[in-house]
Amino acid sequence: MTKGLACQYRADVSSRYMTRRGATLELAVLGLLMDTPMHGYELRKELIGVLGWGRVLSYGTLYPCLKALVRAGLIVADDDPDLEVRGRRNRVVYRLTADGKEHFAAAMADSGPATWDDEGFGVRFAFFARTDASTRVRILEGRRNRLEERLANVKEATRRSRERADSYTRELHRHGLESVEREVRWLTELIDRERSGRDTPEPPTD
Amino acid sequence: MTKGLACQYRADVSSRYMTRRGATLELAVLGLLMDTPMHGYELRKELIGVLGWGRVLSYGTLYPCLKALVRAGLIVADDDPDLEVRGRRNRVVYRLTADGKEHFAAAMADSGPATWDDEGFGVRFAFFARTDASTRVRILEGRRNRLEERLANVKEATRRSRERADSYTRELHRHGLESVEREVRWLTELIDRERSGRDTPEPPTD
DNA sequence: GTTAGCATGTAAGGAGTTACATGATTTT
DNA sequence: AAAATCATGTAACTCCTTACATGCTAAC
Repeated sequence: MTKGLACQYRADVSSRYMTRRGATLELAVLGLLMDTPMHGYELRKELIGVLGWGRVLSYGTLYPCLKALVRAGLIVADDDPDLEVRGRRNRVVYRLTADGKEHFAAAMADSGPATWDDEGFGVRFAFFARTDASTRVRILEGRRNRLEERLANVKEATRRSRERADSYTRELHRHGLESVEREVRWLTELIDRERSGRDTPEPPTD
Repeated sequence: MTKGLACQYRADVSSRYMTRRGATLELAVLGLLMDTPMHGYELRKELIGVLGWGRVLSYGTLYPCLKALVRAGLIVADDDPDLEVRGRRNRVVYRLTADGKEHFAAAMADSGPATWDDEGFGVRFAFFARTDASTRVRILEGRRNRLEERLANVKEATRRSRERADSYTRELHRHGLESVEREVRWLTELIDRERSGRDTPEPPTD
């Protein structure tokens, strides 16, 4: 009998929120190409900025991803159209297709689990200007729910291990808790701002 | 000629700080077993607490890791010694060997790149009570240097894309910057505390 | 006596890094 | 000329998740 199998993994593995990671990179590539066609080397530099600043992104990941997107018909690879202007050769410039634009819009609008983890949220936030307000609110709320769940877990873990924990462990928990609480407050503020129509404040440009 | 190859990857890939991730899990297992022998299922629950709270850790990772540690002679697998007390069966209880203890101490003391990334730092911090003050300071400083480097990169990225960036991108950068700055302050405080001897109280070691 | 939880594993496959391989262009 | 940078890829390997397979025990 393999009837009760699923329940172990639902209750136990807490893998409810797992998602295909590669989709995040693809989304980021598509998002960057929405603005302007680029070649791989250029894309990589921009992506490192978009995908979070600690992250490494190697060509061994990027070029296969580009190839997959071409195969899927979401982007096309042109031979460098910039040839006359500069002496450059050997560059392949990628450009979004109509399908690619559609896919990007759909992937941004779909607010499933992929939009809740650190990286998925970060990329979507970076491209917020290319979606509508209702999608933005949905993504922000999904992220906040996720963090609040995490908060509950940490509190539970802290409570359970109260007596066993030394002062360093407690300090780590305290700091982690504070960071997450801070992000929740940030999200709440952003959601309120979106809801009230008042757009993100232009900070007094220094 | 393959002479100038290496320099591209040093300057370009920024993979300087990459490290074997598996080593972090192994260290965490060893650290937990320093306190008390445990079986796999129990270890996993504790590890999720130690390794960061959002993280999933599946048996497909844990059991092979345990096996590798046994093969390396760092831990030994005993048949459940708890058999008479409870009716339990089928449990394998893992226990540190002398080699394992040595390896743990060495891995904690070695303050290479592995100690700077989020996970490596988190695990080491969680086991701070099992090291000496000078190692603690070294790890804290390594982490702070890493974050300050990241800070410089973000600032540079922000500066470069000032005109291109919309208000959401700017807000993301602002928030990221603030988070990292906050952690740097936290680390500085901890370093000062360690240096001034005025310590987080060491629980009387048995 | 069935459901939920405890417990240990293996196999397949995905995502991404490292290292390798190659060559053009720019700077020193 | 040499060195650094720009540029594009492939192959091998690692880590890890997902899904599967198996069976015991506690609670309802």
